[in-house]
Amino acid sequence: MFSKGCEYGIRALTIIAKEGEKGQKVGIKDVCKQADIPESFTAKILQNLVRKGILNSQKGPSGGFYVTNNLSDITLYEIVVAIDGPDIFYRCGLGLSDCNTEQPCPLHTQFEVVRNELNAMCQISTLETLVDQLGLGTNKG
Amino acid sequence: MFSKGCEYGIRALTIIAKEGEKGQKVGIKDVCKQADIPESFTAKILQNLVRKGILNSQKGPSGGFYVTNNLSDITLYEIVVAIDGPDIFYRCGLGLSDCNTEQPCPLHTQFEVVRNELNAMCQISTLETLVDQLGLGTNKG
DNA sequence: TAAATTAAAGACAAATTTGTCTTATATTTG
DNA sequence: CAAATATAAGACAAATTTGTCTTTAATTTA
Repeated sequence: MFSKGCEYGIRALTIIAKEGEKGQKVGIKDVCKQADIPESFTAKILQNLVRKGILNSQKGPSGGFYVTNNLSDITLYEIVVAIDGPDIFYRCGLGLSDCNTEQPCPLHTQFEVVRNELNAMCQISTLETLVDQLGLGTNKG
Repeated sequence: MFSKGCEYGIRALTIIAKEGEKGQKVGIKDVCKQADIPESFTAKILQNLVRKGILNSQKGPSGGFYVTNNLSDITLYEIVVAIDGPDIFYRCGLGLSDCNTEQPCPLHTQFEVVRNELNAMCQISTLETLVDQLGLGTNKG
């Protein structure tokens, strides 16, 4: 569904946001250890998110990653788009480039339901809701 | 969502099923030309489906691919499982191997809705419904 | 200011997915 | 039976995704 990079990015962001609520910046090592995800690979993804303004970072001792935006303003939708691009929210289920209401593929109508549900999930989920749910289970996300 | 191979497989199967309703076997060339998909790659996918009993084939002149099973008995679910495996129907949205109700990831509940919708789509869609919908639009699927 | 720490950047590498090509095998038809 | 036709199988290759490693740059702290 999401790429590995996207999964890692979401999990890392959630942890950074959680630590941020305690007023702390988090180093890449700490993030990746908590999330049990690869360090170098995730670092590149986070750097990309910094460039896109979703995430902030500071170099040097006591530096790390942190979020300045309001957690409830950062939707899962924009995170996914930032990492994987928007295709997943628009793409035809059978991979046709010219699939639309006028020229629907054999799966068009049914797939639209799934895609809409995915879209809704990503629109209502924010870094805030993710952090909140992190508290419920024991899973590191 | 689905792999390329899975997309090709579904599109090829739909065309084979459609031609089958006219009582005709279809050669790999014909299938791939109609669907505008790569020939050699698709051939391997169809061979796999033949081995799994979803599809039938006959070598030699006037041979080709055809379906003997009842079209309404072949669900999209089993086609996807045959090609991509069952992971997509069970996998955690954030890629955690140990994500479940007791130990949910931060996206667990919301993602379950999406996955259930995907599951439903694949259970209610069959080769029959796909062929039917092929008639509606002009898109080759 | 020097040393330590941390992210940034980019080259490099492994793994997986996607795709091609060649040869073999089976079947039909004349 | 011979020739033509079509799938089967597997080696090979390209492209993409996933991941690592090294060097650089920035910042803090003592």
